[in-house]
Amino acid sequence: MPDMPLQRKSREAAHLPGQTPRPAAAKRARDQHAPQDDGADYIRPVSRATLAQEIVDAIAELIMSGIWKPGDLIPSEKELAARFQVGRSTIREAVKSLAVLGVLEARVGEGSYVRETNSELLSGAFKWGLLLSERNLGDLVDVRVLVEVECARRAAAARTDQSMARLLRTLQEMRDGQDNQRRFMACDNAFHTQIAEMAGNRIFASIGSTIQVIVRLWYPATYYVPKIKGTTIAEHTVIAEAIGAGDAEAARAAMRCHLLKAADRLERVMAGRRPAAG
Amino acid sequence: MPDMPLQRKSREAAHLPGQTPRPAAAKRARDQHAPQDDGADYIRPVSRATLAQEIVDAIAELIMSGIWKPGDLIPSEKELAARFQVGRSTIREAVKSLAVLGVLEARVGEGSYVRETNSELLSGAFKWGLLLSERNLGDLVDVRVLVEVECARRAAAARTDQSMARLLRTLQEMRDGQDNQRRFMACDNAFHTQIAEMAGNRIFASIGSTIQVIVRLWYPATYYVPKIKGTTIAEHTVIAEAIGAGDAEAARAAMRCHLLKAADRLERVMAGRRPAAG
DNA sequence: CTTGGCTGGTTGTCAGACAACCCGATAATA
DNA sequence: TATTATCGGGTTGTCTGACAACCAGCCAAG
Repeated sequence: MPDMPLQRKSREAAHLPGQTPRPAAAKRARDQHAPQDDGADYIRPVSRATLAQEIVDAIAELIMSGIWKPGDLIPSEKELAARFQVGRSTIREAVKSLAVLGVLEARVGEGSYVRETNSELLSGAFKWGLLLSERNLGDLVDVRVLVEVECARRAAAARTDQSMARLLRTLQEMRDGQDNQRRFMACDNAFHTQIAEMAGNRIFASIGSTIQVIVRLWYPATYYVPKIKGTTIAEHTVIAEAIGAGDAEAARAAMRCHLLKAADRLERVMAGRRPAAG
Repeated sequence: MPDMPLQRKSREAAHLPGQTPRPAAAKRARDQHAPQDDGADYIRPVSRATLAQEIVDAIAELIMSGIWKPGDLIPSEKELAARFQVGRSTIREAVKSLAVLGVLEARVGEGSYVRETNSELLSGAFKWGLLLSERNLGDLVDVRVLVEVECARRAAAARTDQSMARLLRTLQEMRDGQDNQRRFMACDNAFHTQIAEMAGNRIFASIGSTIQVIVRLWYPATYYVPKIKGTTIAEHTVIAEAIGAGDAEAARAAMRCHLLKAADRLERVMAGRRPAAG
């Protein structure tokens, strides 16, 4: 059998939003008394949950109810299989799913652990959603501006000497490490993440850091040319000073300015390499 | 063997944030030249990706690059196994993981499809992250206020006759359906969701609707007593009028007021049933 | 005190089997 | 002709058994 293009068929592209259609076993439309497109309750296709899905839910329930706490070693797959009265494959599918989500972590020869939920989970899941959505840089930037500007404002209000020292240390490391591309990028990330953390709301921090990762992921890292590095450092300095002074309004303005300019720079860089769109 | 409490052991609770510790094979701390807690590059435990994980990434890549489009029927597990040169179990684990995330949908006897990404995916993944994070209602409300207030502002600026009519229809349905608890709740949700959609940024809409779901999920639905229903409708009306008038500032203020009051009400209801905490 | 090997247990991966199910086509029926 | 029953091939759901890779803990040798 020759090489097939790793794809079977492709159904028509236009569907109702959010609904992958069943393959239309009923040939005729049968559109007598079709339900309102927005009606609250109409007959929808029944769906029996699969076993693995139920196991996933059961495990999630165990974690949410606090019976399994972060860091715990959960029972072995064999025992879970015996306890849930299903085969090990089923357990494995469930555990594996949760591992991909970042809820569990399986270690060969050791066992599976409940992962710390320190917002890394949230950003992990968030990242998946964002990764597979449409690539709309504009939307992403909007969200980033909204969230990070608010973070800056709060950080200025809630700053402590300790967190401030940490932020300045990161800024200094950024100045020192301009020759190492990766290190510079990491520092840039860290700067924003630390501000989000100073704001004291983990969800903000998750969203902010995730968006940062996504942007860098969609648009590869030829972004930092030397001149941009200098500008970035300068803008960061202004933000840090405003936060250090406890001036919420200034911090807000500085962050807003920085993010908008950064988005503009990114767009310009991307436009410059437009021909190689892929 | 008698009934064991479905739990093996429980390691110490306090860890470094975000790091599930390896089981400390090295007994002594070995803290000579311990790396800076923030040093950019120190030796970190290597981790070989597992096969299923690689398949997951490969499939995600196929979708992101547009080779598999939403609605497509992907090759059967058997063929994927042959093509990736791995066993069917491995493929199944990968597909199952993506199904839990909401990226794929497997249908018995039919095949597996790439699901429509209409932001439902984002909120699906986002929901998982939020569900398993700590239950911090305050953080959640903060995010909700930030996002939805901005949505209201944008909605007022970008409203159309069509979207406005739809919003008013939802509001009216809310007034009519006060005796049906579920229906009222659905309308409340729809009202906020529609405003988020009017703002024209799908990420906003996802975050907003997800947070709404989570709040309702954490704190079950004894929330709407008749009086609260009236208040809710009144506040919604104010918001809708501001948006209808295209007054961004008023819409913003009205939404902010509504959300804060709603959070307050929710907290009060929860406090009233404090004794039954669990 | 370190090193090395052994052992029991755990996850990773595979292959094969069968059940439940769907779809499309064909045959039987009214 | 139009409707219904039945069948066959293909697909996912689930189970079982097996083996490899790996790890923590223990114990003895150095």
